[in-house]
Amino acid sequence: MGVTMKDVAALAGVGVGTVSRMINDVAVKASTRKKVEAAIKELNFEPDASARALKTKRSQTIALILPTIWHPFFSEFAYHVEESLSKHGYKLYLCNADGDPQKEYDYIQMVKQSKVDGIIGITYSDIDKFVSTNLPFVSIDRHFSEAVTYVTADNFGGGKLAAEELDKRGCQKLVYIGGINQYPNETTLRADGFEAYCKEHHIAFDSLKIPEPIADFATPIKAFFDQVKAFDGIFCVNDTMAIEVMAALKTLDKAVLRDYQLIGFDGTKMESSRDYMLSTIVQPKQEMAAAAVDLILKKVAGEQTENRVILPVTFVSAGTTKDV
Amino acid sequence: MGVTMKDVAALAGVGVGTVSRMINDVAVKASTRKKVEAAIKELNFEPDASARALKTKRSQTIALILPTIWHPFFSEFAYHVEESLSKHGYKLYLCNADGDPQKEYDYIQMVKQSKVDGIIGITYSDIDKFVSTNLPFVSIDRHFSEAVTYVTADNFGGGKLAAEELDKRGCQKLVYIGGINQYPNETTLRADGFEAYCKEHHIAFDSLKIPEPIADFATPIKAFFDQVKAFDGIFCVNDTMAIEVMAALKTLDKAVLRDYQLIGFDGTKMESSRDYMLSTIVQPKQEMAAAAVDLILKKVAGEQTENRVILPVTFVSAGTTKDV
DNA sequence: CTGTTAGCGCATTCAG
DNA sequence: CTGAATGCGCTAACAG
Repeated sequence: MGVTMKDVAALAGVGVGTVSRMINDVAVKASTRKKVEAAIKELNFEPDASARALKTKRSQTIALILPTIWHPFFSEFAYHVEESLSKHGYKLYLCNADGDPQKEYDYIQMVKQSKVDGIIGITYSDIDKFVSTNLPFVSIDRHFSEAVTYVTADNFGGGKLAAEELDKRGCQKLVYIGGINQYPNETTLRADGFEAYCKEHHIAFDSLKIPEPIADFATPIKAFFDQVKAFDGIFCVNDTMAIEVMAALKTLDKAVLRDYQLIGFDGTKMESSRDYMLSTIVQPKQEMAAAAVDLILKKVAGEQTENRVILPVTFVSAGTTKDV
Repeated sequence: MGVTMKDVAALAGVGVGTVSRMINDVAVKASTRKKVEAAIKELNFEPDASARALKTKRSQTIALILPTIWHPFFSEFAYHVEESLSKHGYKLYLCNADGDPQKEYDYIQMVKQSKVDGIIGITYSDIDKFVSTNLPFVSIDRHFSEAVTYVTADNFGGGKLAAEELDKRGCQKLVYIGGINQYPNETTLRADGFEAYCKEHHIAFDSLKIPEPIADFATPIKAFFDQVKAFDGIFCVNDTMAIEVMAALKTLDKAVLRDYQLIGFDGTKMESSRDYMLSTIVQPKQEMAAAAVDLILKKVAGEQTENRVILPVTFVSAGTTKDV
């Protein structure tokens, strides 16, 4: 603290420009490099990031905007984003938008204050109005328009896969349960894929789509199963919903595995070292994070990028589906 | 982007100093304030954070170092830290140290590059060697030395409370199960409090302390219950451990509530809107986060602070203890 | 109360 | 390849 390039230059007997060039890996003669390195070490010099940012207009920082980090899917995703960014020498600003468009907007303003070089966003509001084409932005799980690059898991394929796995395990009557949001949402593709498989293979199915936000899961779920009495396979839009469905069905004396099989979506784990909580379609969160980081850094560097990346999902059997 | 204070000053017909003073809420005459505000709006001016940081030596950023955000306790805590920081106009750098002292050290170096004003750390390695007294640092859940301020829940009181609640519910033979770490750890106070209550009230108890890191929970737990056959109340060092214990006991044909009551620690929820997963001693994470933010900002401002804050815990009955 | 000015620490010309 | 000089956008001290 307090020691600047000038001090280093003085001690090494060179100009400040030379020190700067060293720091930035620009060609420097070996002999002078030695001297400068020694001086840096002796003085314990640390380049000042603010000064550098002021000059270069780069802060080496990416903002991650998500609804809330307090959710296993997002926290796992954030973990991988930070990990990937860190490898590239970038830092991560964490932004909990809480579904509040104003908060999202506020964070986007930060980019203009040159605090961040780009934004990775998982957002369900109309953020695209604010992201101009010259602002590096990568959307996760949500397709805005051709101008906005996005990364997503193969939701449609995942829905199909869930139906197929249930079918393969002898289920005769399938059910889809999910929420439905006012904002267009890639997750509806999970239902589409599921239904497409059922139609294609002439499998009977029913769907329950609960309007979000959902305050009470139990009531609509029970009401639904009052209508649909016969069923032996359920696919839920995500793992959280699946757990709610299991709980609701238990009060109706229906036990998973004995009375029905169940597949969730996301592949949520409470912690990295623990198991999946149920059979589920796993999103490749680490790969999605890596892809998002890759894209955003390319954008920051001014390179052209593909405008969407769709990654494959996998099925993992973990306690709520039978062995095949 | 591109529009600076100079442009604003020119349009408003004032000096740059006046614009700066306005931005920083220093006394300005109402009439000139009007003009400047109009110019700011018209030009869509955003002050450049890097330039400001360069001058003031303040980045309005705090780093949160934790083992991994991919853990419900930490992600909930991080959520509240970000929320609290955001209210104070501060940004949050997220750092997953992964228990790697080198990574922790690297992040601490950032402070010297004047990228962050202070650090809030949940760390179980010997980070105190690096945090000099002039570096604003607040430790969570871990007491280093007199020089390091820390915030923690009342672990000892929580342990006592768990024993008391089990006692109150008629348990005769209690058991404590937790891990034990090579680094001294505030969590051992949970066991201490628990045991203190038992001794004080002449209640029989046994303890199992498994060396960390724990790869396999089931084996030591089963071995332990082979020895300790009679028990009707269990207190676990945290909720994760409690869930593992429940699973292990199920394979021994012991069912919670029927054969024993169980209390965890932390008050973990998977998401903010969901319920606790079991009866547990709840840490006041929001209050802890607020206290940590309060302390760190005081330190950044150069104010003196208390050197520790211990917050009370509460018991919540949620499915693994009987009604009293 | 306000305009002017001098740096903050660095990257980047431009000469040499 | 290197040293000197310029300015990034802003704040703070100074003089009015």
